[in-house]
Amino acid sequence: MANALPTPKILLVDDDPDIIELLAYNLNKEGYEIASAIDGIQAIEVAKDFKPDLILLDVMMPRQDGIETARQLRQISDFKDIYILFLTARAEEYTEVAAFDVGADDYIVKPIKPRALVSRIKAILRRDTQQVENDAVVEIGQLVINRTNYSVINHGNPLVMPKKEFELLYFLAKHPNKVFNRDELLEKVWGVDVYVVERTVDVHIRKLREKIPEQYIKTLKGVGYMFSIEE
Amino acid sequence: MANALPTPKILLVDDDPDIIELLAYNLNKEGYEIASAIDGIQAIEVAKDFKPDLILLDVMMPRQDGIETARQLRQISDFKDIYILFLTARAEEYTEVAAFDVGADDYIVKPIKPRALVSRIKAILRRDTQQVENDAVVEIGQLVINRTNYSVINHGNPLVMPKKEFELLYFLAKHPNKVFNRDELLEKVWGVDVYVVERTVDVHIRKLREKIPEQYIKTLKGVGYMFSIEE
DNA sequence: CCTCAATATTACGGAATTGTTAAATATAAA
DNA sequence: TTTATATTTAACAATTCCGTAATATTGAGG
Repeated sequence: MANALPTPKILLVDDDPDIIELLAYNLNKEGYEIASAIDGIQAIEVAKDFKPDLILLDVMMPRQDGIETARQLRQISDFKDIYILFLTARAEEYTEVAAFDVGADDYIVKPIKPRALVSRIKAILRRDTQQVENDAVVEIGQLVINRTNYSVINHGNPLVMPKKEFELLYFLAKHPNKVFNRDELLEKVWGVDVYVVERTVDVHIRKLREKIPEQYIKTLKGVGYMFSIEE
Repeated sequence: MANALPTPKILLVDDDPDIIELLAYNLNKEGYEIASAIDGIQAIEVAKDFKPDLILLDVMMPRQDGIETARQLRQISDFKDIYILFLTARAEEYTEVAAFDVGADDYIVKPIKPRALVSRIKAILRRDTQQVENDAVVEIGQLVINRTNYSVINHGNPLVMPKKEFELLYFLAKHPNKVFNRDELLEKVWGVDVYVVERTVDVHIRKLREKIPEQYIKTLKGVGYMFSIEE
């Protein structure tokens, strides 16, 4: 691993200059040495030179996304064991699985709360890698939902569904017997910086219901939607 | 509104009445309780009284700017950890730096897009209330009342009940052997700003009694209703 | 065992929520 | 680009649920 003793060095990678500035200011104040890049390609160049101890990597970027960037970094011997934190707009980012595949140490969900972020980075630089559980495959009832290849199999026969639909189903199925209102679903599935009308959820629920057995998705009027299954 | 928890309170601070009105309208529509102030001095006075959960603070204001106001707020113990969002026309660096220095949680640039703003505020406030999910399940007598999926299980067999009914039962069962008069129930279950006739409670009690064993809900004539159980 | 105020019960109308469809945008593929 | 597909919005239909009021019943104090 890269040496982290004197002043730890952190590389920030995000295409939004406001985010960079926010993070740079707060981390710098904590005594870290900071460098930044606005996309994945640039990030790798800068990293070779700067040799950071930790990289904060936005998942969604132009030119080259965070996942691919991480993968490439991991192949460079200097960064084999570097700490990588992903920055994502939502907890259930579709890339989550891929992120852990390429060895993410943690992920930070937007909107960023500077104070929380700083304490998390401190914690990571202090302790050794921690484990985060994650299932790429959810088997529930007669459904097999596999996020590594975006497939859903119902009683043996495969279903095709578009991304949003899949992610909504995946999220619900991953938290069975728990109600979520539309706001929560929008935040968890769509992301915090996506601003769509609440009722959009209804339409996707409708489409799911066309494809999977009706018993699964329940409406709790005035409360929200739920993936329901008996134990 | 979506949730049944206490309505979050938001304090709007801006010297432009049009902005206040725009924000107040949109946030009020979401069910938030709103107060406003036209400058920093007034904001602090109002805040002490109103005790908001979140403050939207314009940076540029007469008399006292947003940064200074935030700094002062942070020194009052009640507002040590309050959410502060700054509102500004295009940010200049020193402003941003200063803002994060006093613990800004987010930064919103004018012109304001109401829907985006509302969505961001929701996300921030939800993070807060999500924690209090510990006692989501009440087991009492032969009933299991689960607020994560609005389910009630009586001696092994599940009951379905609409939202209001469920919430009334949940509240009563959470405070067993304690009498509540109709006013109290209306306030606790329906909410403070809801105006309905007292007898509405009777009807919901009736519906509950159709579904759960009669021993549980007792009427104390002239006093109120109670969820009764022997220790 | 009356009285009558408090509660129980019932049913209906309207308000609020969700379902459904189709047209308008946005995004991806060819 | 054009074409196809996915996503979002908007409008309207369907449904459920809630609140009210009208009537019946209960029970505590006399």
